Amino acid sequence: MRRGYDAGMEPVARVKLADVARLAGVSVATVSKVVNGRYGVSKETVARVQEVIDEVGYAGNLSAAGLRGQRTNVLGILVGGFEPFSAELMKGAWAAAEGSGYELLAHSGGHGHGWERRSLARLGGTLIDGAILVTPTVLNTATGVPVVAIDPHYGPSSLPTVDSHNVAGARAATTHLIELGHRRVAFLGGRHDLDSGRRREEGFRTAMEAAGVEIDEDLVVETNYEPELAAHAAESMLSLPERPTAIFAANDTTALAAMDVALDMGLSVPYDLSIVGFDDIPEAAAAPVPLTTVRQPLQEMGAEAMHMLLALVGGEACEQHVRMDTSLVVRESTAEPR
Amino acid sequence: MRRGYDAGMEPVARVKLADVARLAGVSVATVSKVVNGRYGVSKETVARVQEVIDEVGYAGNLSAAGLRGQRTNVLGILVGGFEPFSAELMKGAWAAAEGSGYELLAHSGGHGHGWERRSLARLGGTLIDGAILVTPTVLNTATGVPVVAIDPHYGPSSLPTVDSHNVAGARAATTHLIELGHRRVAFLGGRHDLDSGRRREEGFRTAMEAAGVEIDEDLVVETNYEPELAAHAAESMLSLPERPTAIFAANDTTALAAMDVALDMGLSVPYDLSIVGFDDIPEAAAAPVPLTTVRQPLQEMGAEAMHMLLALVGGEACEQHVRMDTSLVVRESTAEPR
DNA sequence: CCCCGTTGCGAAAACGTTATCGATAACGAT
DNA sequence: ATCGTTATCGATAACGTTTTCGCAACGGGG
Repeated sequence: MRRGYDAGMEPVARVKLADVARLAGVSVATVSKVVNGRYGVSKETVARVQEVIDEVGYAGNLSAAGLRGQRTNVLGILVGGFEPFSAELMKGAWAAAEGSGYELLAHSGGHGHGWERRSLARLGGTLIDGAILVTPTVLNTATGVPVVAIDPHYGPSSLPTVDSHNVAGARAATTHLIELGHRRVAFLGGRHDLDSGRRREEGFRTAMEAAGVEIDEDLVVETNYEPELAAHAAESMLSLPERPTAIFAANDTTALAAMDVALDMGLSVPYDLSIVGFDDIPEAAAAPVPLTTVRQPLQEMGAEAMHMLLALVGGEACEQHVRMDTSLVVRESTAEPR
Repeated sequence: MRRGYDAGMEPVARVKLADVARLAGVSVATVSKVVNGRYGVSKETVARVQEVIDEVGYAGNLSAAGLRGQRTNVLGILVGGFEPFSAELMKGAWAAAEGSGYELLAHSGGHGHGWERRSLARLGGTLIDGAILVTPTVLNTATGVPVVAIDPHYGPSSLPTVDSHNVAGARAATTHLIELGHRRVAFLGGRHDLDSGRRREEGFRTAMEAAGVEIDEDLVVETNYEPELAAHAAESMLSLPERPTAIFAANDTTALAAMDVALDMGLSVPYDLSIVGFDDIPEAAAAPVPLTTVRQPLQEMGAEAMHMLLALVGGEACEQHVRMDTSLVVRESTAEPR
C-alpha cells in the first residue's frame, strides 16, 4: 500500500500555551511560569496547570521559546556531516551530557567554506545555548554563544579546543612502517586548513627524516580527508612502475578507501601493501583487513568537549586547550614488505 | 590558561534581516523575498540585496523563520540518544539526504515513555518539515508533519515504517547455535514495546522448538536493550551451577555487555560461552572477540527512511512498510561447546 | 485621454513563546 | 480606618522572520 502524507489525516491542531491557559482558567503568562518553574505562582495554581499540561500532553514549542527567551537548555553539535568521525564524537558528547538537563541537537547544514559560521548564525542564541564545532573551516568564528572546537582550524585560535597529539601519533605510525622495513612509504594527507592535517604531515616527515628514509614527493598527496580523492590518489600511486610498499593515510576513511582500491587491484593487504590509518573509528576494526591505525579517543574527546561546554554555559571557566594522547593500534593491515 | 566565556568577549551583535534591509536601502519584506527567492523583486534589487547579504554574511535565524513560515527545509531525526544503533541510522539518513536541499537536525530529548511525542511537539511544524523516529515508544503518535518510523512500536501502526526481518534473523542466529551443538541457550530479550523485541524472541522460540531443544525459562530475560540490565542478567546466568553454553542477545550492545561479563569472569569466548548479537553495529566487529551477529543493513535502513520521508515532504506517496533482509555474520564469538 | 493590468515594493499582521511591569487582593501594623 | 508589604496573577510588548495585501508607478490598448 502506498499512501501520501495527507491521505486520510486530519490536520493535527498543535496544543499551545494558550490552550492550556484556557483549559486551566489562567493566563498564558501564568502557564509559562509554571512550565519554566518560575517563582510567583501559588501551589494550587501550579497543581491545576500541571494537571492540564499532563492531560493534554503539552510540550513547548522550541522555536518560539528560543526566539523570545534567553536560553533553551539545548546544546548543539555542529558538524559537516554525519560520518563515522563525527558520529563517534557525538556518542561521547551525548553520554557526557546525560543528566545535565540539556537536550542535544546535532546539526548538519551545508558543506563549503564557513558552514559552521552559517550553522552558528542560524541556531546560535535562539535555538542553542552553546555549541561544539567539529572540524570548523574558519579560524575565528564570531560567536554569540559559548563554543568549543574539536579538531580545530590551523592557526592560533581564541576558541577553547580539544584535539590529540597529532604529531606524535603520525610519527608513531610512520616509524611503525619504517621498522617493518618499508622504504617507499606514501602519505595521503588530510585537510590542510585543519591543525590535524598539518600536524600529521609534520609527524610523517619528521619520522621519515629521523630514520633517514627519503620521501618521494610524488607519494605525498592531499586528499582533504575525502575518500573519493584518496581512492583516486591511491589508484595512480599503485599503478606506478615502482609502487609504494606502504601507505600512511591521515585518517581512517581515506585509509579504508585506499584499502578498497588495493584489494580491487588484486593486491594483498598487508603483503603487497601495508596501510596505516588515523582515528580508530569502529569501521577500522571492521574492515575486510582490520586496519592498523593511530587511535584517538574520539568518544572521550567528545565527552571532554561537552564537559568544557557545560562549564562555559554554566558561567564557569574551562581549560583552553585539551590535547589527548594517541596510541598505535596494530592490526592486520601492516606487515614486512615482501 | 583557564577562561570563562565572557572574559574579553564583547557581545556579538547578530546581523538580522533589518540590518541587511537598512544597508541595502530596502524594506525587510524585500530582503526576505530575496533570501527565499520569492517572485516580485526586480533583478537590480535582488543583486543589490544579495551583495549586502554576502558582504555581512547574513544567515537567517532558524527559530524565527520556522515560527512564522510554513517550512524550514530542515528534516529531523528524533532519537532517544546518540548510541551506536542510532548513529548508524543517522549516517545512512544523512548520506541519503545529501543533495536534497534539506538540512538535518538530530535531536535527543529526554528518555522516558513518549520522548518522541515530546520531541515532535517541540520541533515539529516550526523547526522541522518532517522527521524520522528511531525506536518510538508509543504506537501512534499524532503528528503535524510527515513522519517515518524505524524499528517501530509493536502493534498495527498508521505510520510508514522501516525495519528488518526480525523473526528470520533471530531464527538464523538460534539455529546457528543449535547446529554448533548448543542445548542450553540463553536469550537476552529486547524492548518488549518494540516490534523488533517481540519478533526476535519469537524467532528464538520457534527455532528452539523446531529443533526440539527445550527452552529453560530461567535463561530467558528481558534487558530492554540496555547493556546494564544485560550485564546483570548475564552475571547471574553465568553463575548458575549449570550455566548456559551460549547466549543469543537481542541486540549487539547487550551482547557486548554479556561478553564483557563473561571475559571478566574468566570464561573463554567462544569456548566456554558462545555469544550471538543482533544489528551488526561497527562495534561488533571491533569487540575483543569479534562478535557473531545478525546483520541489519542499518545505514541502508536509515537511507530508505530518508527517501520515504523526502517523498512525503515532497507531497508524493511512499511505501507504507519496508522490511529489509538480515544475514548472519559469523565471526569468532561462536563455536561448538566443549 | 482614460482605464486597467502588471510590476515592484513596503507596511503591518501574524507565529508561540518569555519577560516586564502594573494591578489587585490579602493582611498585619499603625 | 489607613497605609505599606507581600503574594499572585494578567496585559502586553517584544523576539526575527514570512506572508498578505495595498499602493504607486508605469504602459499599452481602447
